[in-house]
Amino acid sequence: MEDILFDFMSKYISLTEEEKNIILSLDIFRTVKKGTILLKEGQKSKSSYFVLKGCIRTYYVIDSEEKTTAFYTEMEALTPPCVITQTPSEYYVSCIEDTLLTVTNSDMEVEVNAKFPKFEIMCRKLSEENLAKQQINFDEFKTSSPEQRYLNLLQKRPDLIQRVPQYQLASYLGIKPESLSRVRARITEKNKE
Amino acid sequence: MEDILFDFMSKYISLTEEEKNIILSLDIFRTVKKGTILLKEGQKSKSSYFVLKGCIRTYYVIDSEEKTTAFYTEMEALTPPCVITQTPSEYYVSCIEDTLLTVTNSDMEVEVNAKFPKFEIMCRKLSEENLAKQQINFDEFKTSSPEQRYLNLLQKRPDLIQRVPQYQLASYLGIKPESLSRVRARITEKNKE
DNA sequence: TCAATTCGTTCACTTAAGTTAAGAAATGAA
DNA sequence: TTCATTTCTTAACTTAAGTGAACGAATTGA
Repeated sequence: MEDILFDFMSKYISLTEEEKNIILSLDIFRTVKKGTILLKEGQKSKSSYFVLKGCIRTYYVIDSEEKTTAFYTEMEALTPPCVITQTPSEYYVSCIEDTLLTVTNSDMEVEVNAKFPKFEIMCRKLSEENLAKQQINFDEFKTSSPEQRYLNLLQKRPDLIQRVPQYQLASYLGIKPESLSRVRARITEKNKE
Repeated sequence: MEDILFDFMSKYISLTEEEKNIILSLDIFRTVKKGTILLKEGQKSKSSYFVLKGCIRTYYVIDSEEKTTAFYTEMEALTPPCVITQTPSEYYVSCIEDTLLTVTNSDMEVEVNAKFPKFEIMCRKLSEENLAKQQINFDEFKTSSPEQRYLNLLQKRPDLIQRVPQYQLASYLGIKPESLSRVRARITEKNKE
């Protein structure tokens, strides 16, 4: 389990055994049951998450309706905006499967970053990389139709379509569940021809 | 002109005169004429931009149609994804006004970061902050209709609606120019009542 | 295990966006 | 200033998404 984390980190920096031990001593691994809410709307938080196994999602409640905007699965990291802006959270974070993740506190990060400049570098690289990915994703979203977005998802994250309820996928694609049903029907119809 | 940059940087780190001089010695300020293309599709690049005055936009050419996905104005920074991934650019970057900006090379950043850990910290904070903003933006986009997105833009970046051509705004809002015309007509119609 | 809830799909209808085309308005270059 | 080009708007028509409702399937939990 630690190995998953260290393998991931090794893409950005190299770590000595001593450094690994320091990380382990922070006690950051958590196993979380499906349905657990990690962060609620209105709540303040300093926690970032890194998913080792499982899946978490972020969602808003707007007019008492859930709007799912993102999923984080294996090897993906989430630092909610409220942690950066130090304001109450606008959204919820919950586990949609039994999930193994790390939970790190931003104070903790500040401390470790101060001790090991290497960590600062890793954090910078990670967030630069995530920003770049996020930009590409957003651009793809803007420039395509719901149907194209679904087909695109089918290509890039086919696992999500299996593991996530349709109504959550729908808002993730920016449409209503009924429309997603139609999109799917339309696509299988086309494939028959 | 340097002051604008240093004022901005002072939000993240404090700088000595000496450090400021090092930055100035890098010769990063550029004035660029309206219409200039800073980055082309297919091109490799290591340049990041920070807009001091003016406006730049990123756009894709899809089926020989321009799809504008972002605008960067005063005090906003852009590091194109291709700089991070070190692959050919998927999009164009061009100036839609005469623009004053800084152009920094990623090699340059690596060098300065190595010399001054402070810079590393600033870069990390900046990209964390931009990532958080980007996430919020994307979420708002996903959870609202074209009309709401336009009204939202009217609130948050009213300047854009003045300084940017409608057809560029349209794709920025994820719709066709004709639809944006209708959205605007609908809104002024509603306001009359 | 069974009842209750939640979820996914379908349908009919409404609303809004995409498409094609035409013309008006604005812009820019000679 | 004038002419050509680009941009914006309008209109008619098509296509797809939103809405409200119904119903069966799947899931859940008592």
